[in-house]
Amino acid sequence: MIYPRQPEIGHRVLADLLRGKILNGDLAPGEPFPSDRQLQGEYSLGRDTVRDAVAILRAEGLIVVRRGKTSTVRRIFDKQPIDLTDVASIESRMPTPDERDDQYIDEGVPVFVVRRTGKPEPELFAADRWYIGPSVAND
Amino acid sequence: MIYPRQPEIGHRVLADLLRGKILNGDLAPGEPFPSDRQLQGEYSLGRDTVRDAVAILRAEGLIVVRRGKTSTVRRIFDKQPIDLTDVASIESRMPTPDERDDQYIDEGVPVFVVRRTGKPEPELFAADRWYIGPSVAND
DNA sequence: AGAGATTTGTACGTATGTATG
DNA sequence: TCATACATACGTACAAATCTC
Repeated sequence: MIYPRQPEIGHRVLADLLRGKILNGDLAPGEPFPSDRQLQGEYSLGRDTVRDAVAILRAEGLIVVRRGKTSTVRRIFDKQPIDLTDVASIESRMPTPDERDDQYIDEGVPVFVVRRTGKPEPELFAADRWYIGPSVAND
Repeated sequence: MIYPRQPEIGHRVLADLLRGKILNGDLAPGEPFPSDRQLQGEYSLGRDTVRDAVAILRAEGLIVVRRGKTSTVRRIFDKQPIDLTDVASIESRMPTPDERDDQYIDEGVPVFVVRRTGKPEPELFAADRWYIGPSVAND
């Protein structure tokens, strides 16, 4: 067999396993996340399998990856309440790469799109640092 | 050189190109999205390049992909306003795979996490079908 | 029903580039 | 300078779901 498989542990299974470690605190926020090479060795997996698994966690916003640097488990920030004065509507979606660059938004982090009466342009708020709270309309 | 590159059209560039076609309506919501093979042939790219580009658009929620089926540009739904009675806070994040399965949420779609006074369990709302309406501040 | 083509999914390998430490 | 780590990109093979004839 040219390409032996290990069906017991595909990239989704590996992602589940690593997500579990993050969610149960085994891998805590801010801590280093295993490198591709480590994961390949530890689980006897190929490059794609590890990279696909890591890509899942990135898209979920669970880890932060930067070229040349050790990846880390995403930190959890204290969220600030969005000022709700004159709010007309709020949607949420994934930002475009340009928006992420402009506002330094990490992978896997959605944005609130806030529209206010009288203002044509919506404002964007990265959802890992902002929330919609009760503090609301008065100030 | 064994593996010639085409830096002019890497997977990010291809993603930008295809995103542009979606956002300007050249590829309209509900319409078929080109297959991997088509993209490989049309732009003379390898599998990884095309797949990585497509993965970017999936994570952004711009296309809907299902095994064995032709991919499509994501449809845009009429969004319903979330009932804001007794709302304590609303956050947004990417759902876990389990949450996506449970509630039939597509890839690349964030969820609103709505907490209400007196209810310990938050409710989830897929952000492609729900929004936060104007009744926010008072009620 | 069935056969074959199409399309996406999974998974292996290799080579090289770029950023960091 | 060198090692490490992630990024990009080529290739191959086979599996699984879907669609067409």
